[in-house]
Amino acid sequence: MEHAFDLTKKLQSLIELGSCSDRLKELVRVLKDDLLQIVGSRKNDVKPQKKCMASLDVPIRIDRRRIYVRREITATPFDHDHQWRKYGEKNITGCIFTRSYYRCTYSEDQGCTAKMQVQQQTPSLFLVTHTGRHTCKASSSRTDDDDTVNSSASHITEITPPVEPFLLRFDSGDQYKMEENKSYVRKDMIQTSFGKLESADLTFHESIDSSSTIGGIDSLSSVCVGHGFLSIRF
DNA sequence: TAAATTTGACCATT
DNA sequence: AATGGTCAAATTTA
Repeated sequence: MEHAFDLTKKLQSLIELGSCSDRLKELVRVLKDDLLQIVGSRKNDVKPQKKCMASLDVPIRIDRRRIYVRREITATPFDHDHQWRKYGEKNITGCIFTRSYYRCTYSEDQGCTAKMQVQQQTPSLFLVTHTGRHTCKASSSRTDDDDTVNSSASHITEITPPVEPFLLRFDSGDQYKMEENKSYVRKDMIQTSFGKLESADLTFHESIDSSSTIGGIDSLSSVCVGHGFLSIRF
């Protein structure tokens, strides 16, 4: 089971990060579907961590209609300052995981217009889009000693052991060097799965080497989990 | 049994 | 026609 999940993780990364041939993508897609079914059978036995991990905040911006929009990539999509009520779920083309739609629990009785979309990107990372601000009263906030986790996260397929919230790809070769179990990569060789990399200062502590030959095609890339600083533009 | 979630239908936009 | 956002009845959960 662990092995299956591991493979799924690698395959998902390959699909998301692209830049391989259509034939390989198709093969990966088929394998991914099979594996996700197996992995999905043990869903709902893991809760999101309460502790806040670092997250990638995209600067707040106001869209064309002057509506507050904020996006972030995080391993903990459900903040505990507000309560959310799920009102929809969709399969989005090109996405492996479903997208879930939430509105503030107090949208009806208090007219709070805050909404949230949660798009799972990898087994442990979520792209969260907030629109609108909470206008609901403080009655929705929680006490400090309340350690229960918001149950509205139950749709999440799986949250793997905590990793820093970014997943990167770089071409293997001489663009990086190894020093005492850490890899250093030139930032202009890095691609992210979420957007254009603006700047980076980081090291890697886990590498998923995917430089194998599948279907006669060499796949020369690695997917890494790292720590450090990243700036990403969407 | 009230509240939250699931899920296919419905609708707007492109 | 395809896609993504929302509705709401059915179902599940606490």
